[in-house]
Amino acid sequence: MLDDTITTTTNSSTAQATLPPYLSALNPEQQSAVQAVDGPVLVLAGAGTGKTRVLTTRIAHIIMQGKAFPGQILAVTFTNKAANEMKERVEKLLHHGDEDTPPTASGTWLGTFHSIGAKILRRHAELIGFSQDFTILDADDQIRLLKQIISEQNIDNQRYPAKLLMSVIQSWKDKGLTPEKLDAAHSEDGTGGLAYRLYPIYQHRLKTLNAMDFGDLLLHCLSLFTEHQHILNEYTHRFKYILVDEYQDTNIAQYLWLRLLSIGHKNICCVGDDDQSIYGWRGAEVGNILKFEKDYPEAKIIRLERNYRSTPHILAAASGLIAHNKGRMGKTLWTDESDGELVRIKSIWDDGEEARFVGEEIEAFQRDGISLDEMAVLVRAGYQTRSFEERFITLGVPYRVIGGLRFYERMEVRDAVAYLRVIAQPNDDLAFERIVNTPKRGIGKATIEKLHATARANNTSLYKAIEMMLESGELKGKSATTLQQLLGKFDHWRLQSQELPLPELADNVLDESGYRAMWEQDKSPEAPGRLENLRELIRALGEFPKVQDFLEHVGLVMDTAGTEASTEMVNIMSLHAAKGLEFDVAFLTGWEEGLFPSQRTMDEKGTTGLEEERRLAYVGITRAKQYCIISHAANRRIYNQWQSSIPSRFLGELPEDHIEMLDGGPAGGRAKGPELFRKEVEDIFSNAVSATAADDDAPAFKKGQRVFHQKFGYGIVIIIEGDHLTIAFKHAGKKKVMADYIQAA
DNA sequence: CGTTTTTGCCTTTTT
DNA sequence: GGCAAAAACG
Repeated sequence: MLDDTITTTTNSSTAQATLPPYLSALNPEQQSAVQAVDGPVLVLAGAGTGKTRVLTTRIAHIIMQGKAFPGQILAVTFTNKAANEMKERVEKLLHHGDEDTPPTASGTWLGTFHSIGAKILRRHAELIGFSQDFTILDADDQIRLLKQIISEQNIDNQRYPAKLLMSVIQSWKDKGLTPEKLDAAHSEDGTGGLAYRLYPIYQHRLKTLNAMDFGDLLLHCLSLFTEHQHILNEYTHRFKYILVDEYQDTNIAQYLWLRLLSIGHKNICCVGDDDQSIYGWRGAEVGNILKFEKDYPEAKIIRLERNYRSTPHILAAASGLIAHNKGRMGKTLWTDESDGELVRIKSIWDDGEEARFVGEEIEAFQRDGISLDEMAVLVRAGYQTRSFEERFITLGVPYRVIGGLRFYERMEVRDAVAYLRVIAQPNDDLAFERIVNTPKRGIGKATIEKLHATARANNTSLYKAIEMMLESGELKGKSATTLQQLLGKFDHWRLQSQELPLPELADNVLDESGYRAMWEQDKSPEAPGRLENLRELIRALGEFPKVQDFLEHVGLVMDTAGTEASTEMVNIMSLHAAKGLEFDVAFLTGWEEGLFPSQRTMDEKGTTGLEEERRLAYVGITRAKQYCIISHAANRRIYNQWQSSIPSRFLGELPEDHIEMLDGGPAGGRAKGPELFRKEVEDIFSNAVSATAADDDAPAFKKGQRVFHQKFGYGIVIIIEGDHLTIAFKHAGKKKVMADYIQAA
C-alpha cells in the first residue's frame, strides 16, 4: 500500500487529474497501452518490459472503468500457466481498491486458445455434427487412430511413418484448412499424396468417434463461425474487448479465429514480440504480427522498450545479436540499471568439460549467495541435458529438468485415465482399445481385428460391436467370456460413478480391473514409481466433482499443478521451455554450428530457419538478469558418436564491447576471440560451398566397395547418402557411419 | 496368443 | 546409449 489512497471511485472525469494507483505505477508507454482501450492496438513488448503487467492492468482497467463486464472480455494465452497467472494478477489488481464489494474478474473468458475453443464448441456441438460431450484426443491418440486407418486402408507403404503423416495433417489444421479446402496442389505434401488422401478419412473417423484433436478445437470453431453466422454474431457481441498474449506465436487458424471474433468493434489488443517468435516449426506465423498494421490500418502501435530485467551489457549483447535478423518490427531495449557484468564466453574441449565448468561456476555463484533456483542451464536439444545431470549428481547439486515427460503422459497414468474415459464414454474406441488387454486378458490382435471389422460394418463403436457380437453368438469361447466380464465391470463402474466420489471410483477400478495388481507383480525397477503415480492420480482426482470435469482437465491441461519442490534446485531446460522465465544466472550451452543454430532447421527452412534460431539465442540471452555465460565445446558425443564442431556463428555476432572471453583451459589456440571465430566461420562456410561443388579431397566410395573402419572392421558399402554411408560389417552388422572414418580396403 | 529379439529412431513442444 | 515399435520366435 503505497500512497494514501485515492478513495474516489474512478469516475471518468475526476480520474483524469489523478491517476489511479494501478496506473501511476506504470511507465508512460505501459500506461498508454493500458488506456488505449478502444480500437485495435498492437503492443510490441520486448523481453522483460512488463508485458503481463500491461495485459492484466488493462483487463482490470476495462472492468473498473465500467467499459465492460468481466463476461464481455476475452483474453487468450497459449499456456494454462500464463492464463492462471493472469487470472491471479487481475484479481489482485481489482481487490486493491477499498470498495466494500470490489469487482471481480470471475466471468472473464480468460484461457488458452484451445480451452476457449472447447468451451465454445461444447455449447454448439450439434451444429457441426458432434455431441456436446465430445472427447479431446492427445498426440498419442491421434497417432494410434491414424495407424488404425492406415492398416484399414491396406496401405502397406512403410515409407511414411504415421507420425510424419500426422504432422502434415496437423500443419494443414494450423493453417485453418479443412479437407474440403485442400486443392490438388496439396497432394504435393511430401508424403506422395498419402496425407492428402488420409486427411478426410481421419476427420471422418474423428466425427464418428465424437472426438476432436487439438487442431480441431480451433478448426471446428472456424467452421462453426463461418457456417452459422448467427453464432458468430452472438460472440462478436458478447466479447466487447479481446486481448491476446504472445501474438507472435499464433498460427493461421488462431489468427482467423481472432479476426472473426473482432469483426465488428475491432477492440483487439495483441501483445507480442516478433523477436521472440520461436515456434514457427509448429505452425506459428511471425507474419501475423508483422502484418497487424495492414489488417487494422487504424491500429495503434505501442512499443515497450524499457527493460526491467537485465543489465545493460546483457541487453546490448542481445540487441546486437538480433539486429542480424531482417524483417523485424524493430525495437531497442534499454534500462536504467548501472553497468553490471559482461556476457562471458567460455571455449571448451568437450561436453564433459562443459558440464564440469558449469558445475564449478554454479558452486561459486552459490557461495556468493545466489540461490540455485535463480540459476538455469539452457540447452538447444534434449540430449544435452545428460552430461549436466551426470555432473550435478556427482557434485551433489540438486537440479530439476523442466519439460521432461509430463505427468499425464506417463504410460500408467494414461492407462488409468483410459479406464475412466471408457466409463464416461463407452464409445471412446481409442481408450477402450488401449486397455482392453491391459492387464493381459488374452484378447489379442486377432480378436481385436474381428471387433474392428464388425464395428466398421455397423458403423458403430467397439463397445457396441462387442455387445452385438455377444448377443448374436459371434464371439465364442475364452474371448467371449472375458469380454463379457469386462463389459460387465464397466457397467458396474458406470453405475458407481453416479454415486461414488471420483477417487474412490478410481480406486475400485484400479483394483477390480487388475491394473494395479499388474504393477504390484511387476519386478522392474520402474514399477514402484508407477504405483506412486497412480496414487498421485487418485489424489488429483479429488479436485473434480465428476469424471467429465476431470477428463476436460486432462485433455486441455497437460501439466500437473503444484508439484513444486521446496528445496532449491538448479533448472535445466531447453531454450524453448525457458521463454517467459528469468534467472539471475543463465548458462547458455552448446553454442556450436550444427547444434545451435541447428543444422536440421537450416536445412529445412534456410534463412527463415536461421533467423528463428537467432531469435532463440535472443530469448536465451534475455533470460539472464545478472550473469549470462555462454559456452561452446569443440567436441561433443551425440548418440555414441563423437562429433567436432566449430563455434556458433552467433558468438561472432555478439558485439565485442559487451562480452569477455574466459580463458580458462589450456591455451593451445583453442580459446579464441570472437573476431577470430567470425573469420573462421566465414571461411568454413565459403569452403563448404566450394567443397560441395568440387568435392575433391574426400575419397568417394562406391556401392559394394569393400572398406575398413577403425572400430567395426571390414565391411561392404550398401547405401551412400552424401557423407553418410551405410555399411554391412562382417562382425558388427549393418551400421551408418561417416565417410571420414572409412578407408578403402 | 504372448514373449523375446531385433531394428530403427533420435531438435525444439503446447494444447 | 536408450527406448519403443516391429518382427521373429515359441
